[in-house]
Amino acid sequence: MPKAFDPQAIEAGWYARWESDGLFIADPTSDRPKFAMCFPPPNITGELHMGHALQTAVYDLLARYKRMTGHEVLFLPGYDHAAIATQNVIEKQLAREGTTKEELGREQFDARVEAWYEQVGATIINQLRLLGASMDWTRLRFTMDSRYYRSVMTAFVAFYEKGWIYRAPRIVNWCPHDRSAISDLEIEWQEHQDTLYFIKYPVEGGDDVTIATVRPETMLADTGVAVNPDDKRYRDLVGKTAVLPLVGRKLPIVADEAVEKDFGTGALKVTPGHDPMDYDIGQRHGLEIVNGMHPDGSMNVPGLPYDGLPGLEARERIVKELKAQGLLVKEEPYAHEVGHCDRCHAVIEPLISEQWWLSMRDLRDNAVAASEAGEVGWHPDRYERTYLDWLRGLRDWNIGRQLWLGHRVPVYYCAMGHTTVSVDPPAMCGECDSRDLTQDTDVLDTWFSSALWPFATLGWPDDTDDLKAFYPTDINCTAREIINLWVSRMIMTGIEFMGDVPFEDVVIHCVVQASDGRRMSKSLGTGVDPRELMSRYGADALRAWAMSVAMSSQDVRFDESRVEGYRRFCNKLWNATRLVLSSPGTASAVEPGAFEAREHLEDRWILSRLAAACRDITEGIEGFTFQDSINAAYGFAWNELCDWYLESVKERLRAGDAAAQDVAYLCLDNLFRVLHPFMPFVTEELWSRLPGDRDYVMRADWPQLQDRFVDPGAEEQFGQVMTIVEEIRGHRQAAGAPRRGGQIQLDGSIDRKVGALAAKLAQVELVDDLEHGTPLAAAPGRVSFPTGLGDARRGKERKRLEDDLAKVEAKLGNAQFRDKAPAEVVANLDDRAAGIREALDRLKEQDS
RNA sequence: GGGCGGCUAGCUCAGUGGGAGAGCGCUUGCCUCACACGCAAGAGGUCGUUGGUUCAAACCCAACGCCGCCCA
Repeated sequence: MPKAFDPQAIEAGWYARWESDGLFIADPTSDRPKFAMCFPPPNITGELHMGHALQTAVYDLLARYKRMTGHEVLFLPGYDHAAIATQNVIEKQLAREGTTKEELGREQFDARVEAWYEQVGATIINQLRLLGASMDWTRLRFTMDSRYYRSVMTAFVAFYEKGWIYRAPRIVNWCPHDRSAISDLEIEWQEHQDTLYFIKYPVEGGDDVTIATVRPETMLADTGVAVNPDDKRYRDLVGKTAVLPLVGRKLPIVADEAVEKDFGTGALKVTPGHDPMDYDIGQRHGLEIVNGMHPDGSMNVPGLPYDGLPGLEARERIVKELKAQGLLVKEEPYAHEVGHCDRCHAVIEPLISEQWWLSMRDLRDNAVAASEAGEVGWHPDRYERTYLDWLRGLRDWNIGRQLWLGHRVPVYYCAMGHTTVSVDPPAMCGECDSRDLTQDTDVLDTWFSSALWPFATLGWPDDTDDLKAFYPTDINCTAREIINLWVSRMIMTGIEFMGDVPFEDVVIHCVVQASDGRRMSKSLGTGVDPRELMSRYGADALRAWAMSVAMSSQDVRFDESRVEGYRRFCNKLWNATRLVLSSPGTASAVEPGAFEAREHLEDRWILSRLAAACRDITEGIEGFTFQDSINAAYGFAWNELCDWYLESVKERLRAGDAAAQDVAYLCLDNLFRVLHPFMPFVTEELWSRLPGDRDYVMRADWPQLQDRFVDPGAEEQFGQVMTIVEEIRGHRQAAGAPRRGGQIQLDGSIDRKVGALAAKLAQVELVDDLEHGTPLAAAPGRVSFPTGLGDARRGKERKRLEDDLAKVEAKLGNAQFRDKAPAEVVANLDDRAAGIREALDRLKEQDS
C-alpha cells in the first residue's frame, strides 16, 4: 500500500467500476421504498462552477445515503437548452468570425447550436463524473430531446385549451440587443448617474405644465399628462389639454392616484407604450398607446427628424432642441437603478409588445396552498417566505421569447387568419381545411420547459413505469436565486399536471463567494474551477469541503486551505488503514458479535465513540445539517480513532492481538460506510482493502449501531486517561524533558487500567511510590522526569485554576442565582467548584 | 425601496441562554518503524456598537453601523 493517498490514482477506476456494474441504474419495479431526485438542468452555456459542484455534492450525498439505507434510488441527470444564454454565446462566436445569425440563416444557425450542445453537454457530463455523481446515465435528459419537446408542446396545448394561455399586447422588458422580451427575473439592476430633465409642456388656453423625466426621448410617444388628484397645485389643469413639444400631439391632462406628488414637479408625462405604470394609467383613462421604438432600440417616429436614431443620440438632439425652444426648465443630476439584460448587459427598455401569456391565477393559488399545507418542506425553512412572497405578488407569465432557439410555440395560422393549436404539426387548418399553414415564430421561455422537469423527464405525458414509481420525487436542491425562477414553477406545473407537488423537500444550499466576499465572477476572474481543485486535492476533498459549508449559512467565502484540509484528512484515513492492515495475523471478523467480551478500556471507549459518531452523522444527514455530519466524522476519525485509540493499541496490533484488530477493523469499516456519501472514492478504495469478502461500500448497509456500544463508564474512565496524559505531556514539555522517560505515581483511588494506559501513552513508568515528584492537578498523583521535576508549568496551571474557581464561586455566591437557576445548573457548578478545589489542593500539597 | 443573511482567534468558519471552539496560519520541540499531507506542546478573542430582558447573554429583544445576497 503506497505511503500517501493519491486521489488521481483511484478515482476514475472506481467510477468506471460502479458504472459498469450498474450501481447507478434505478429499477422502477423494485419493491424497495423509492427515492428520486431529478437533477436540475445546469445551464448549458459553459462549464460547471463551484455552485454546481456544491449542489452536486449535496444531491449525491443524499443519493448514496438513501441507497445504503435500503432505498431504490433514482438520480436522474440532465441539462437544459438555456435559449437566451446559448443564443448569446453563439452570436458572440459568430461576431468573432465576422458574421451574424441572419447572414448564416436559420438552418446553419441550428447546426451551430447542435454542435455547441454536443460539446458543452459532454463537458458538463464529464465534470459530473469527475465529482463522483452517481447519476443514472441511462436516463440522461435534455430539454430539446424530441421526447421532452413533446412534453412541452403537450403542456402548452393543455394550458391553451383551458384558456390560460392568451396573446395580448402588454409592456414587457425588451432587450434591444437580443430583440426579445425577457423575464423580470433576468434583469440585473445597476445604479446609474443620470440627469433628470424638467420640460415645459404648453397647455391649451395659455397655461403650461412642467414634467420631469430621465428619458426625454420617450416623450415622442407621450399620449397624456397625469397629476395626483390631491395635488392642489394642478387641480385647475385636470381636464385641459397639453401640447406635446416637438410633436404637437394633444395630451389630455388626467388625475390619477398612481402619480407621486413628491417626485419631480408632481406632474407626470404618460407614455403608455414605454412604461408599465404609464400603461396602467393609460388604460384607466383611455389614453392612446404609441410605440416609439423599433425592436433594436432605435426611435420609431416616422416623419420626425429623430426617426431611426439610437435612443441616446435622440435624447441629445431632443434636449438640444428643447433648449433652443426655451422649453427645458432645468437639469438635475439623478441617481437611479437601471435594468440590464443579465445575459448581454444591454439596457432593458420597457416596451409595448404583443406576447404570449400564461395566466397565473389558479397555478399560483394552488402552489401557495400546497406550501401552506406543508406539502413542501423548506430547508432552511425561512425560504418558504421567499417563495410565498414572490408567488403572492405574481402577475401573468410572459412565456414567449423572440429568439431563434427554443421550443417553437405550437400555434399555426392559415391564410384566412385562423389559429390552430396542436401538439404535432397539423396537416390542415382546424377551421377552414387550408393546408397553407405557418407556425408562430415565438419560442417558449426556457423556464416554461424546465418547469416540467420532474415529470417530463420521467416520461410525461405517457403513463410510464418511471412516472408511476418515482413521482413525486423526494428532494430538490438548488441555490436561493432559483426559488422563483424554477422551484416555484415546478411546483405549479406539478400540481397542475400530476395532481401532486413535484418533490417533498426543497434544500437551499449556500452561495460560494470569492475571497473578497462578493459573488464569484468570470469577468473579474474571481471564479474558481472545481476541476482544478479536484486535480490538486481530489474529488473527495472538494466534496467534503462542500458538505462542510453547504447548509451552514447563506453565503460562504471560498477558502482553498479548507479544501486542502480535507485532502489531508483523506491521507489520514489512508494511513490509519495502512497501520491497521500492517498488523500481523488475520483479523477474525468484522462481525460485531465477537465483541461481547471486551476487556480493554480503550476498546470499549472507541466503540462507544463510534456509536456516537454514527448517530451524529446520521442525524446531520436526516436534518439537512451536513456540516454537523462531516464535523462528527472528522473529529471521530482524527481526534479519537487516530490520536487516541490507535496510539493506545499500537503495541497490541503489532503483536497480532485479535481483539484490537477486530475493534480497529470494525471502526474503519463503519467509518468508511458513514463517510462514503461524503467522500465516495477514498472510502470505496479503503473499504475494499479491509479483510474479508467485500462487495462495494457503495451498496453496503448503513451502520445501525444504536446503543449496542454505548458505554458511559468507559467514556468517563478514558476521559480520565486523556486529562492525565495531557498534563504529563505539558509538564514534560515545560521541563524540557526528553520525549520518553520519567515516572508517575497515582493514588489507589485511580483505576489500575486508567493508570497503566495513561502511563503508556505518556511514555512514563507507572510506579507505586515516588519520592520527589510534581503533583498532578488532573488526578491524585505525582510525576517526575530524569532531567528534573517538570514543575515549570505548575504556577501557570495554578493561576488558571484559581481564575476559574473565582468565576465559578462568584456565581455560586449570588443568592439570586441559587434561588432562581435550575437545580441541575447549580449542582453542576457546585461539582465544578469542588473539582477545581481538589486540583488546587493537590498542587498546594507540594508547597507544604 | 422591500426582504434575507453575516459581523466570534491573523484568515475561513462552527457554536441558540449557564464552562469561548475547529481547520488553516503562527511559536516551540520532535524525521517516535501509519501518516512531516505528520506527532506533541503553546500563543492568540472586551464574540460589530449601544441599550434592554434575565439570577445569568456570543446566544433573546430594540436601535444603530458595516459587508453581502435576493427581490422590486
